[in-house]
Amino acid sequence: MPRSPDLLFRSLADPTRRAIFEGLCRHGEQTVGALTAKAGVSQPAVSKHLGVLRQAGLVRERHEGRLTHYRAQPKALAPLLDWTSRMATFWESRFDDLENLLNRMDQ
Amino acid sequence: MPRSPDLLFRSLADPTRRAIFEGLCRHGEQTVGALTAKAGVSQPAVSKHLGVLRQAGLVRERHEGRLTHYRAQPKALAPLLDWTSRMATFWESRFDDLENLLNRMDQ
DNA sequence: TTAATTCATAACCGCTTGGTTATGGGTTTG
DNA sequence: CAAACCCATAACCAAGCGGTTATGAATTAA
Repeated sequence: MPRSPDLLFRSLADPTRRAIFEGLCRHGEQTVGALTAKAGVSQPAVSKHLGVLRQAGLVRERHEGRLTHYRAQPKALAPLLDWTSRMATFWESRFDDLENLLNRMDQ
Repeated sequence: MPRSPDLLFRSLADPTRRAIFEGLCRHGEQTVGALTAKAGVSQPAVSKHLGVLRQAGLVRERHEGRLTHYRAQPKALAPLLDWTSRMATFWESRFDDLENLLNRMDQ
């Protein structure tokens, strides 16, 4: 089920959390330990960030023994794209003239 | 000058602020008073939200006597679209096989 | 079994933040 | 000029949040 953009915006508003998600998108599945090594904050802080990202649907976990692997779920970004393009659409639809639109965009 | 997505995410993380911006995108230029009437919070609160949105480049103001009109600047959403699509790109580029990609997206 | 490792949770803390009321500058109206 | 109006800023406050250390459950290694 698609989630509203609220959780997504709130989750991605924090730089540390965004960096963790970005690392998972760039380099694929990683353990909490690996993520902690790059995060610059303590392991419990990373775990809490992962909890927030998981609640927003942005990451998924996979347990393997005492290791926990996390991977990005970039499909969860879809509502964000939807909302953003919808804002642009609302704005654009208020003009009939395309040139007028482009002129205003360069203002 | 393009801004980093950080200010954008932080600015749009608040529901009230996002509603104000959405109202400006939907219905065009509006005064602070008109925005306050729909916001459900006090006028100073709206002014502060507009200040945050302005600092993020998401809105612009136009003074006309004692009225202040605000309008959306949806072009400022571009870094947000860039970041989001970049995340998807990073993630996709880690697979050679397109079918494999699609399968994983449906997981 | 004992010790070490990995991670999540609990408890706590300081800062940020979103809200309020109070106030004042600038502008229009009477 | 005086009064009303529009908005921004200041000052303050409660709540949320991101960080920490401490601890424990679960798993692996010795």
